[in-house]
Amino acid sequence: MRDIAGAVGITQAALYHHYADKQSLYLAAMGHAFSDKAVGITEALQSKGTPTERLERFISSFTRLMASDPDFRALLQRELLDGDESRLQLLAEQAFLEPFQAMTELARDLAPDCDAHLVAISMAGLVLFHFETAPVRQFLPGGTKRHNDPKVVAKHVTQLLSRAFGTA
Amino acid sequence: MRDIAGAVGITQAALYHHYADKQSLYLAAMGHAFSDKAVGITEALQSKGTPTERLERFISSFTRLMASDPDFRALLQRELLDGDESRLQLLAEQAFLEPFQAMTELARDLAPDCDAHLVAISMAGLVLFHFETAPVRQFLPGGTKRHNDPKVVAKHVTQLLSRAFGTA
DNA sequence: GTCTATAGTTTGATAGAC
DNA sequence: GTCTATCAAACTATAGAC
Repeated sequence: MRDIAGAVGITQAALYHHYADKQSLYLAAMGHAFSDKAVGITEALQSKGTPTERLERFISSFTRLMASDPDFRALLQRELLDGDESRLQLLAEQAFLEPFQAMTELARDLAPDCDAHLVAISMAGLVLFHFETAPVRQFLPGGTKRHNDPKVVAKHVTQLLSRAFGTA
Repeated sequence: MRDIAGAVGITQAALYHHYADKQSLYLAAMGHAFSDKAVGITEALQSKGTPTERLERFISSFTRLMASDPDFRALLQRELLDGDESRLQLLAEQAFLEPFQAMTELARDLAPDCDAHLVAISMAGLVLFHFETAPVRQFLPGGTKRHNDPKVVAKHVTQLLSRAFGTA
């Protein structure tokens, strides 16, 4: 609370005029961080084209988002790790639902014989895990700066999923 | 420190007789948590059989480990999120190196035309992300308890990777 | 709406007796 | 090797003046 107050140029006590307690401030900040982040993703998923084309646009869009905002990605993963039931429900309903629904629809078009829920999660996980492991991959064989390039990650993930499901 | 002391039945002061400070205790506990966890994984990867068979054994082994020890999985993901450079290097060298090397070798056999580092990371990410998202997936469409069953996850991931790379 | 001042807790770590 | 007692710092939150 002291750090935040200092960052916005007021004292800690003044912060309590705007938010009832630390939890309220955190929830408001989290809500702000997640607002509008999903729009670009959902648009890519609902764009016109073959399933493979939509997949490519989605992976590209999601990869760019994760690469461009490391703090947001860390916040997302921290919530998955530490968020209590009520906070995760809020997040699921207000932030994830729309893009995830579009992802399952793409999954159904892409792999009608597979469980769409599992495929949708797999698509997201393939992208996210590359960034999640970035700090440790530099110490593992084959890990280069190249592998943190969103274009390289997107190309790899798209190729993997196309091979698995694509008609191409 | 008070909680840990209480859990082992001594006072907080006595804890400082065994560990210099909180960080030392944490590192020792982490080292203990990670020791031997990789053995089963590496064995599965180095077993005899076709690449597809080794893939199936690896995914099965890794999925079972993640499902059987949620605290270990959370510790792993917390280190990826918060671990400083030196701690991640220690982890990479002492815990991840051996299984990861075996994973890249499998990746080379499985997909000679792909970047083995990226493929190895993808194999791990596909498994881990399903568990990482478990608490939020119950609020997303299509999410059922079935999707937290390690057998179901392993089958899905194996099938996805086999389709992408397998000769089958 | 912001300030100073402070209450009330919790935390990591130490001193010194046994 | 464990204890009691305590310190110093950091924390969330509140009281009350302006």
